[in-house]
Amino acid sequence: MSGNLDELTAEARIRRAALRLFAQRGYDATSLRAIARAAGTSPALIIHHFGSKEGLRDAVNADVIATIDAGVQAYMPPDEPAERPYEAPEASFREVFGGQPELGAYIRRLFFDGDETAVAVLRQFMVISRRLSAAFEQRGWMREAADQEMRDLQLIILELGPVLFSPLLVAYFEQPPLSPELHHRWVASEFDMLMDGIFTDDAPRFDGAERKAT
Amino acid sequence: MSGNLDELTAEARIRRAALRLFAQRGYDATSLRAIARAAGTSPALIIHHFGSKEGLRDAVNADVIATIDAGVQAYMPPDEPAERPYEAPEASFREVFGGQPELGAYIRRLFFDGDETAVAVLRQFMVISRRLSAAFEQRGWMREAADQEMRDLQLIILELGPVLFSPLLVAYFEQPPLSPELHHRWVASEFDMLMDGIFTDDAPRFDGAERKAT
DNA sequence: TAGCATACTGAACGATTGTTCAGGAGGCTG
DNA sequence: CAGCCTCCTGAACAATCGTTCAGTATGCTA
Repeated sequence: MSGNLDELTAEARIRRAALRLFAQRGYDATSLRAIARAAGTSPALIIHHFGSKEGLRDAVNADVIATIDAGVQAYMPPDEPAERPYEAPEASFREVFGGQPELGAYIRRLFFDGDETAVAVLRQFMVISRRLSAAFEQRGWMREAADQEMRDLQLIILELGPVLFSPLLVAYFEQPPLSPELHHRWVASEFDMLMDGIFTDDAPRFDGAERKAT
Repeated sequence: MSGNLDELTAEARIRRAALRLFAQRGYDATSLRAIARAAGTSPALIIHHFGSKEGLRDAVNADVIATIDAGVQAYMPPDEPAERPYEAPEASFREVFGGQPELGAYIRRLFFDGDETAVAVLRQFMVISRRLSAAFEQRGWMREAADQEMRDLQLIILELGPVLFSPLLVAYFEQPPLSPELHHRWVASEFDMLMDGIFTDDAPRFDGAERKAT
């Protein structure tokens, strides 16, 4: 990748700078002047190319969806699942976020806002999660879920935890959650729960019966 | 509860309106004029009482911490755990959020921003989670975690999922995640995973051995 | 009564925001 | 050559922002 801003068209430079600044500071807190400065152009040019600040966001969102879609497509050649379960989801998300840490921060904000773009991205992750689970189920490694959609969703949230709560975890642990040590703790704990569950056989079971309304 | 704004001092009305508007729209997107309008006063009075907009946020944050702390204190009289595991965390969080839905939205933004107030609130939840787990372990219902802190953290994120990702889940399911049906699905899936795990005995295990560095 | 602190307001200030506009520079077409 | 389109800019506009300030009303204290 070139990476040098001078080698790109002004429109591409603007989209790149906007993605980075939106991810770092958020949409509202990022001014067109700051984006223009980072892209080496003027605010008026942004309006000229994208119509408005919202238009720029739409363009950036489209880029993000396209990028993730490429990662989803590129991930997992035909049908050759990983050797061990816990390596697979890590590899899949590394495939998507790989190379550009800004993308994780951007998706974090997307998931927080919860607009239609966020739903589109979530559906993409659901596809990955479902594909992974199906591969494991086929190998007889994973129990089928009574509620596949909900399980996939919760697994995504768990797996993306270090990304989605990055600032909170940085402040709590005084260490980036994606650092090797902390991320290892995260995954280890995750699979400690998901392997055998956290309850013993003596615990009362949740049989899905009707719960009393509040 | 009175709830009538006219019965409170102006300072209390401002704090209430600020909590609600900060939770709904976020700190940056909420103007002092909007808060003043909602509180039935003038922007200048807010400065007079709290010094600045940041001062107002600090006051609201202090209120939130105090409210949650009261909920933590009030929760679980001495040592009498719930009858079934899955009822306990629900009851605990209902105790904290109960009555004021704005508090959930506010904490959602706190966790997203990840400032020191968010860490303080997280520690409060960690106390609850630890107290719950300890009660279950004592009863022989729960396996001890190799990494208690991380497990508690992940259980909090899972349990608060419908609150922390409310807008995203509303958009995805076209239904509020705390609606009886959807929340039941959430809890059912959660405990389906946590009861027996999601993997079979044939799956390769995660033994905590050193993972190869990236 | 005078004096002082507190509660409170409307008007205004300076800064920043997204957007508009007139126009320049360069390349392509007739 | 003229005409036109695209890319691009600096200056300016109206709106909104947090904050300041002068000043009024009220109530307590001496």
